[in-house]
Amino acid sequence: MRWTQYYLFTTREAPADAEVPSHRLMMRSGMIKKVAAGIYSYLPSGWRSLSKLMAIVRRELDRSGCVELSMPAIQPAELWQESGRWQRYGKELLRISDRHERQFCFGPTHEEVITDIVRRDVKSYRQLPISLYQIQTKFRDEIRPRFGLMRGREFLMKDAYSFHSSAESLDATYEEMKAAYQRIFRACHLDFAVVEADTGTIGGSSSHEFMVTAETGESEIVRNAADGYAANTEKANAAPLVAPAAEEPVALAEVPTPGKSSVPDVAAFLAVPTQKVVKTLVYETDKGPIVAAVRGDREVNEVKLGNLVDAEWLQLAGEETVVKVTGSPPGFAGPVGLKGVRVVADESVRGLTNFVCGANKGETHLTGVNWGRDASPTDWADILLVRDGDLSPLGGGPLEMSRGIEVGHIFKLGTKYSAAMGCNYTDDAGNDLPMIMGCYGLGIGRTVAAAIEQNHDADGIVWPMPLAPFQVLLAALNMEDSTVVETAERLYQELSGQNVEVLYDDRNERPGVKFKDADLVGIPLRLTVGAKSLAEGKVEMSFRRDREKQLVPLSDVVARVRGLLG
RNA sequence: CGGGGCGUAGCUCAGCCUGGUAGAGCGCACGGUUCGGGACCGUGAGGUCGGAGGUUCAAAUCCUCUCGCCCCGACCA
Repeated sequence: MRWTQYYLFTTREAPADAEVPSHRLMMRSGMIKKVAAGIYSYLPSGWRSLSKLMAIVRRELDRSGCVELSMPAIQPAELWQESGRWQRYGKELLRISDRHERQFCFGPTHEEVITDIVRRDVKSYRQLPISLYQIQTKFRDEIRPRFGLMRGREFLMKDAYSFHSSAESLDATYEEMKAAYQRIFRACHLDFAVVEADTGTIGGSSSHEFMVTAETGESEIVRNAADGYAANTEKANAAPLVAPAAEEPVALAEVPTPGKSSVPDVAAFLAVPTQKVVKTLVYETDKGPIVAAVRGDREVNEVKLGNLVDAEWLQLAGEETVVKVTGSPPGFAGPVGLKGVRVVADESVRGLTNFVCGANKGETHLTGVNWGRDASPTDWADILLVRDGDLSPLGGGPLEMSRGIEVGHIFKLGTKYSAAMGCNYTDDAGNDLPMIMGCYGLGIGRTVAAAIEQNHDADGIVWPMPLAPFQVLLAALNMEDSTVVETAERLYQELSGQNVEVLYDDRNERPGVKFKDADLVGIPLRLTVGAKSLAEGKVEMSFRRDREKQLVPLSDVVARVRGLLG
């Protein structure tokens, strides 16, 4: 491709609202253009990168026995009403009406449509399992789109769905998909982690996320290199905390603690370690108020708590609710004497003796509190938020926290959608049963953005070869020097003729401009044709990543390039 | 949805407080010099200052409404 005939315009400055490197660089290098909040056009070079990823995704999914199809972006409300998600999905679902006032939505995901298709065609266990996928534009009306393609409202996603007659079959496909995803991200030369994840609103029994590691990632993950444990912090467990040494129970006592409503204040005031204070929080949920107790030096994992009580939403209660539940203003709550409310205590407080907690009475705490004698929670559970340095539950030592960009998420759905929508098959005994399902998502644009987050420097993008819009940038340094131009033209023709993806910078620009643009656009291999090296019959070859330059005799250039590209 | 901020040339922004001829840099066009890391000089084009209403002799500037966008939070495959 000749640059002068291509559509590639770079800018020196990025828009003020572009904050993260991938967003800034995609804008500056002319890959994308914003149309509205969270909605982008993919310009030619951006589309080339996305297309390369899509080709890799297709290749690996096809290898795994997945079959491609394409479903509509616009979906009728009826299907969503059948699954129950028309009511539940909330404002993220973009709802639209046609001229007859019939309701539709722009699909944020396709469980309903695929389930509708399969229930019509598949009737027997003999036809199962089936895995289908598509790559398609989705729309989710995110509250706050940001970071360019990392969190758009309209975005490209590969979504796959599998249907099974047994849990074992789902397990096998799930593992196959997990392997396919690993092949995909490896093929993109990305550094990534597979982590256990919360199943969130999609539901189901098991779930893994694929995280491209990057400081700018929106998700926090914990890992232990020694034992291989890896999980999203929303889901992560730690080995049980070491409890302070048990003591002989002493008498329960009320002590006034005026103005001491935070755990550190109370601990300091009473001269006890924060580990011996039980932090007691009141939450409001759709299932009513819930009280959660956790060790004073730790935080509650609200996702775990929400899952435990099967809540659709959960938030820290306001003062009014706290007073209603505990009889005191916030800051003086405790598990002693609470009635008519579910109290979930974390395992971290189970071994405590003679601990301190709020007295459910203004400006007062209790000391010498002991489980069993003074208070008993409704549930003992793990609702602890892990933190840096906690020990891995698999025994490999301390957990390390890092950040990642969630580029893929796979779920075992079970029969949630098939049961709701009557997607049944007949088994070998003649029974009608709902199919067991899995679903598997992979963000196309987000993965390309993540690749840039992980591969850039101060001057621009440093594409991994598999996702680069072109493999080779051929820069002719002076378009008025006929020898330079003739040489560059000939190299361009020869390389193109051998199916090398070459972008030929034939613009009438000064060398400095071409070098800056080359660095910004980030094509992995650069050939520089200039009068100096040409006088020796050589062309400069350099790699974007390490900028290592070497002079190559003109006659060897094409062979060398082909050798490097494999 | 709560809090904060911004809409002025293609892009990045100044001007607004204190009303009085609409600005800079980059980019673009033309001419000249230059040509291995975003060159220099000269000339030029380009904006009903997001929109509507109001105050005023006079509004980019003050007021009201409205639309769009962004940031923090909550939320979130």
